[in-house]
Amino acid sequence: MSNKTNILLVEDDPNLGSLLQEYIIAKGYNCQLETDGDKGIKAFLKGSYDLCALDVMMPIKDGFTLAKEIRNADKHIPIIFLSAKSLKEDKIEGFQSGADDYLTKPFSMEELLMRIKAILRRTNSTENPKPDLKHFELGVLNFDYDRRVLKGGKSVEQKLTSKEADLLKLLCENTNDVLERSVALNKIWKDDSYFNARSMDVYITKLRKYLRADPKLEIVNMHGRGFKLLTN
Amino acid sequence: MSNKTNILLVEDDPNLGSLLQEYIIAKGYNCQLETDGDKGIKAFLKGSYDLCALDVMMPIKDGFTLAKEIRNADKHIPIIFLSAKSLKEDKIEGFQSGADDYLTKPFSMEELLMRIKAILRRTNSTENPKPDLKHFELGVLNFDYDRRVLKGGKSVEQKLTSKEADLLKLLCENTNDVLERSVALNKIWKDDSYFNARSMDVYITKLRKYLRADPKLEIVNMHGRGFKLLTN
DNA sequence: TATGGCAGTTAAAAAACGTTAACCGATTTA
DNA sequence: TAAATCGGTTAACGTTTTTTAACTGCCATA
Repeated sequence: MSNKTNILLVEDDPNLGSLLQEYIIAKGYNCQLETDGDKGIKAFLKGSYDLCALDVMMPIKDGFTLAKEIRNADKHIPIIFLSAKSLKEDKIEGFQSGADDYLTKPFSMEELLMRIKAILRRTNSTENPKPDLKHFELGVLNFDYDRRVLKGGKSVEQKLTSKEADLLKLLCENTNDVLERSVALNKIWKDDSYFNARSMDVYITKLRKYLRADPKLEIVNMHGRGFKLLTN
Repeated sequence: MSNKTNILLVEDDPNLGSLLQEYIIAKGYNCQLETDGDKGIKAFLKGSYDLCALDVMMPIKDGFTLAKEIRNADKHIPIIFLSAKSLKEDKIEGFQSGADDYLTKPFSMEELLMRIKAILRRTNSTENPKPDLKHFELGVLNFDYDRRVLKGGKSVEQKLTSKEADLLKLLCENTNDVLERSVALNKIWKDDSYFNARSMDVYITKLRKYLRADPKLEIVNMHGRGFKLLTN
């Protein structure tokens, strides 16, 4: 995958959708277009995005609901609503469901781009550098995702399998915060099912065993929700 | 000086200016109003602000110029333009001079407030870590929400389940004040229903048992309303 | 002071999780 | 090419957490 910024665009009007998508791509971003809320959340859970631009009025699932589901999976992802609804109440609902911006149609593509940039400026800025996505400090341990090793402390270097590494990476990215079960299952197993959930439990057990190298590290279960990796 | 968020408002129309100022103050912020660009930059340099809301068309010095001067003094301060100019070109110029948002007049004060909040949500979150909301002193007891343990007193460390911890946290956040039943149900159970209410009662019983470790602590029922955690 | 809804407690049922070990297919190795 | 290894899934069983049920008493108000 490239190192470009990834934008998820969910817009049910295919004309407007692909127009915007092309424009955004022309401006140097990656942009995936989905045409309804269900496809939108599925794409979000499987992919890895830096910003979401969501239409509000869509069949099946409206943009506000979609935004809540996205926020449930990722607390910090920037969200911009694109809406024909220009009523004060709608804007307020939009911001209350966690939006960073709310753009009323019709809008110019330049303005959308400016607003995207304004938000990314804050979230991707240099003073707020993204944590190294491949390398994590875990108490006395050091986790290298690409090499799939966990070393440090007194224990010998521990080699991880790819599933172990994937799961540990997700936990690390949500350190001290809940990693929802469904999010992990969708990202790693691509499918949220009973058996995969049991499989995930097996991996949690394995990770707990490795993390015993530092007694401060703990993976706690949030009943019915998921797991939280505590580091202090 | 208080610990409130400080907003600098520069608006040459005195009526609109003080209307906005009053509204912002009523919403719990500090808000200083300046009526032209020169006063604006002077105030900015003297004071310490968390966000600037600037009118664009002003005599003496326009908002874009003011914004550049402000940015010169502080690279990261959030800036919102308030402007009667709704042309695409003006908006673009606004964003290019480093704005975080551009609001065209007339706008509703609620919308301005929402947009201010959306920006502060991003800028205040990391550099301005909230006081420890995860750790509570309860008489002789000490409650660590993340680790879900209650320790202190003579009793051994008591491990809590996640529902127990969630409920105790809400009670702690409302110490000596009513925690409304419906509030707790909606926050923890996501749904205010008869059965969840009975479930909550069961948890209240469990928490009462734990809190017996300190006789000063008491969870009292407010008939028909909810519960109150008393600490003395 | 009766009555209906609200609350307190305990026990049992149901759902979710934890762990170990068996299993299975794909490589790798002897 | 048969055996060993590896990564991963499924099975089985025990435990923990949460919900539901049942029974009791309490409170506010008519």
